Amino acid sequence: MAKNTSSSEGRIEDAARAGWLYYVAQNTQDEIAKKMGVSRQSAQRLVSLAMTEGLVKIRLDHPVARCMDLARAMKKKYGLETCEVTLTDPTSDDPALGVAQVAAAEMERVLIRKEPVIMALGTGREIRAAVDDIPNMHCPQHRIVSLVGSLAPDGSANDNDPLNKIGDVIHAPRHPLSVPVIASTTEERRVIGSQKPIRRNFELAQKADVAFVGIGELNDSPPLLTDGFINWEELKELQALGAVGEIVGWSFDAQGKLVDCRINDRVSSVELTTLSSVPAIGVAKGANKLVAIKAALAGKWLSGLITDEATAEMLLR
Amino acid sequence: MAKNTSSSEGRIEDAARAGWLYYVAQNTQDEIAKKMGVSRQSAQRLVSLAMTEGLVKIRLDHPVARCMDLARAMKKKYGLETCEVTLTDPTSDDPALGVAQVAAAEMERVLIRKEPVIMALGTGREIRAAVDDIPNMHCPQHRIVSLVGSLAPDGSANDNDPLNKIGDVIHAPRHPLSVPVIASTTEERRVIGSQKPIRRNFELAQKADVAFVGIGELNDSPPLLTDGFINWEELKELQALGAVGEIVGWSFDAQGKLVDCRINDRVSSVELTTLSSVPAIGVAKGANKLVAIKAALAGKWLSGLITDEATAEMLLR
DNA sequence: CAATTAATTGATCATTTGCCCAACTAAGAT
DNA sequence: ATCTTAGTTGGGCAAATGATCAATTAATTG
Repeated sequence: MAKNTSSSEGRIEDAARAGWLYYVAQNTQDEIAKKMGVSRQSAQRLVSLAMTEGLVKIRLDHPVARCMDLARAMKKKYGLETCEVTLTDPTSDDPALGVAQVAAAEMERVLIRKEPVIMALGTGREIRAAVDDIPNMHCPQHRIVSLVGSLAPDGSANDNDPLNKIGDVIHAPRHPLSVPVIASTTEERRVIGSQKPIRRNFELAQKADVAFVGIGELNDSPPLLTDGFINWEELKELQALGAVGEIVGWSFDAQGKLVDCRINDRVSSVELTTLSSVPAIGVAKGANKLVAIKAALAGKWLSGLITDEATAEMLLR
Repeated sequence: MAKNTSSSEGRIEDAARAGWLYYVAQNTQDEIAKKMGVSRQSAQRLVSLAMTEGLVKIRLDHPVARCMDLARAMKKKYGLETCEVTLTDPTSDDPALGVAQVAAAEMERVLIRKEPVIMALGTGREIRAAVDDIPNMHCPQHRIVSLVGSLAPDGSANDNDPLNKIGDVIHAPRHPLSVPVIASTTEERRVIGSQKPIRRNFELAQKADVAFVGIGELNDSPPLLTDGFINWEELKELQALGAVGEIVGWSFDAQGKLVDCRINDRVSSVELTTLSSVPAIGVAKGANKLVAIKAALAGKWLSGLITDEATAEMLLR
């Protein structure tokens, strides 16, 4: 057996080998250790590495009837084009668990197409986790466009941007939006919106074949606040105006109507109204996001929803 | 939590739930037991059931460089359209381990297409195992056609036929070939070939967009013999004539030339020569199949090959 | 070349998992 | 009603696994 003393490249390869032997060939870690000429512990580390590096993807292929029933009911009640409901782990507080895997499968289904498609991506931990779950593909024919600025308030690029990650794994050209999520003033927002490359990005987004967006809740510690895009006073102002949720930065009230305020005037993301022609799939679950999801549905901002059992039940009540 | 006291339907659903909690949500079996209100052992059984029922599919997503190198070399040396090389487990004697998963992924890639395709299937444990690994899909637009008879020598239908299985899981119309693999006489073979429905099946197979075939070796206990299609004398005759391998029942020699003999005159499968217009993907690995694979490649019967590391290395020597 | 630091290894142990077996339960047969 | 039988349950145990930690090795710097 070839030796791979070190080199981080070879390490991943060894992890792939070990992971394969473990998950596909059902070897025990002792056997893997023997075959690969390493200690039992090293074998275990390699297997574990294969998992944490996302080399092994596990999917569960069963239409759990309950979930399908819920999905059907959701489609009917909210007039959704598509709806997917995954199982709920009642003790986990991971906001993306389950929905991320389903969203990833859905994205894969889109990306596997031969004809070029434009896929738009919004914000949220769920979207990021979904992207992390997409296997390596080769689809240079597609274009991935961001619906939302990728710059932090201090002007630094967000290296956690799902756009970069997906571009890497599927080898497709990406179209980032290199502006802050929320401009510091209305005037800056206007200037941003008038720039040529930004305009072109917006136009591309409008032509997107599908968009995947997270749904943010506007409770007392929304990502918008913790990421420093708005301050405490602005959050309170939004809440006072009835805002309960946001999609790509645009805040709306319980009826789904965009709130008319200073903050929404500074949002530099693609406008939700111009996205009406794009099928947008919302990805969100959890009791704390319930009102936000409800509002997004009421506002007809979504044509599809990926959520979980418990959330679907609450939404149907 | 809803109770599913028994009913085999609900049991599978419970298995799916348990499998999801285990593999996706990373729960321990104790936690699953608590959440589902069963004992730890029952939870273990459900998880294990989810696995044996094929509800969970594990795939390893990493281009192990060595395999890719081998695949490239294979394509070059044998003029193959496509070649996929999977890892080798040197201690496993499962003839399908690894190649089945890769073949399944390849089939899935074909079946996921929107436009209707015709997929032809040959024989072999590898093909059967690959089909078992395909997830549930909904593709009524495609047609699956068998290249080879599905009747045992005693006239009974082979319920292990990959055609039926794949038809079930992907919900596509199937076109079985309800004849024995090898007719008892040349005359019977002629009669079979003249029947309308059989002729139509043959024509469909000729129009197939892709064919997946196993490669049989003609050592001293080939499937053809153990399944009772030929007897010991006939096997010896084939071997005397230089036959080293077979594809869908047609035996060929080391140069890949069909051997001219009484047995080949009775094979009722679709003729290999008429398949020349169809891209045929061979699925086979292992030292004992080496000469057969070499012969099949020499005879240019294949446009693609799915094999494993060790076999590829031997083929390249 | 020595010395400091970072990374990797293998021994050890607690937890988790797979499996066997005896006890129990439910359904059907006598 | 009793017996039989098939199937399910949970206890117990051995194997497998994941994690910690001290020891060793490799790498880097002065």
